[in-house]
Amino acid sequence: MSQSIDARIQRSSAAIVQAAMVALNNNPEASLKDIAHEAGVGRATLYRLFDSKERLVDAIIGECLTTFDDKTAHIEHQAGSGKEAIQLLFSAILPLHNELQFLMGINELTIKNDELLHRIKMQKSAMLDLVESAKKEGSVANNVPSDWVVNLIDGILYSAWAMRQTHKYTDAQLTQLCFDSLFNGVKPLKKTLFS
Amino acid sequence: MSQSIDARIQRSSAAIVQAAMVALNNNPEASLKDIAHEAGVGRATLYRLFDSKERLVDAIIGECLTTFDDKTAHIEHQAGSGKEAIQLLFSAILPLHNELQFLMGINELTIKNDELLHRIKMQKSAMLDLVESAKKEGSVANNVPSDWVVNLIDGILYSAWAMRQTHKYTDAQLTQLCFDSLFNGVKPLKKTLFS
DNA sequence: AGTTTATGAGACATTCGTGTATCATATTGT
DNA sequence: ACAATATGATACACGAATGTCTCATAAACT
Repeated sequence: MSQSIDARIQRSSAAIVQAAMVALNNNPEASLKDIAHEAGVGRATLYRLFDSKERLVDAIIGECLTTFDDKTAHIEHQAGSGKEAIQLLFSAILPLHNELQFLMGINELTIKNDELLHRIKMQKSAMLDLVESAKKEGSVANNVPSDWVVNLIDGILYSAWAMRQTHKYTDAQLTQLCFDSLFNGVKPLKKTLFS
Repeated sequence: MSQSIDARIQRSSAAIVQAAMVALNNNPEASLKDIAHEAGVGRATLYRLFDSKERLVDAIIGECLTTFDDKTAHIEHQAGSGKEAIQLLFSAILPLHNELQFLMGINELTIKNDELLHRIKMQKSAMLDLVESAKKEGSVANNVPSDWVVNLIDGILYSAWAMRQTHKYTDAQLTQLCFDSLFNGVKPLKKTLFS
């Protein structure tokens, strides 16, 4: 490889990012001392690997985006339609509750890092494409703005994340609720002559 | 009245709570110094009226809940059905973006104040009643869990709040999108013989 | 008008998070 | 096995936020 990185750095970095994600979810004002302790790492090590708290947060966001990409990469090859792709999206993202919660809690306006902003833009763009392909299939009404649908998917994921915490439903059940709610809403399905 | 409160205290308290709500929305780590300055009030005054930051946050939450109650009080008398009540709810709550954003950002598990917890519980209970009355009318499918619908309404409001920031849609348009999305989802409406 | 009381400004002590530097030790790469 | 380097513990400096107190001034109550 281009330049092998010391195994200790890899382990420490990963542990810190993961611990920070959880700790900041539980308490957005968690100190770097707490995070280092939670990661099982000395405070000095955290400062060596991440210049500042802001850089650490950037690293967490990057990790979340990467995880999202990894877990959704298979969808475009596997899905037979835009609608099915959205269902696969729900089921792929729902289990990533830590990443989901962290990204939900971020105010996009506070992000300074250009690379991250670009990656976020790309992901939104991919979502928009997905919605518009579903529109072309006739799965999504033409009079519903695509950007609304993209935001709505976020909102529904927010609902599912909130429901998760009650432990009343499995991820599979929540996926189904998300999917049905997005496409059909909550009203009873009317029987038609041909369906 | 039982005991008249000095007009200066009323003004200062209201200004502080309002300024704190906005300031903490913009930056959850805003200092009490910033908040006092933003409220046009001395730092000492803030400490006199609110024992600690936690008490101030409690006061903000209480103010949000009161505003919600005030702005939704007319609904039960005005709405002819549970479905219509939910539509009125969307249109009443959407303009309260500061209060909405603040309550969305609160982790309920961090609230210690029993009175607030009780009021929140009451509001959720009222929402649940609303959903179940909509179910009885046939506006909401019986196989959709009511607690999911309650959370879904929250999630849809979250979507609308996010869309607000782009200034692309009016509150009235967003209300319509929320309402349609909740009941019908985003798929095209199928024509039936009788509708 | 006179009394009461809230206010703003400032000083002060204290605590806490941040960031840097050092050094002996343990782990890794070769 | 050996050299390189990441690590943890510790100490230190610095700034910021918190919380308390005092006092002259201004506003509100009666």
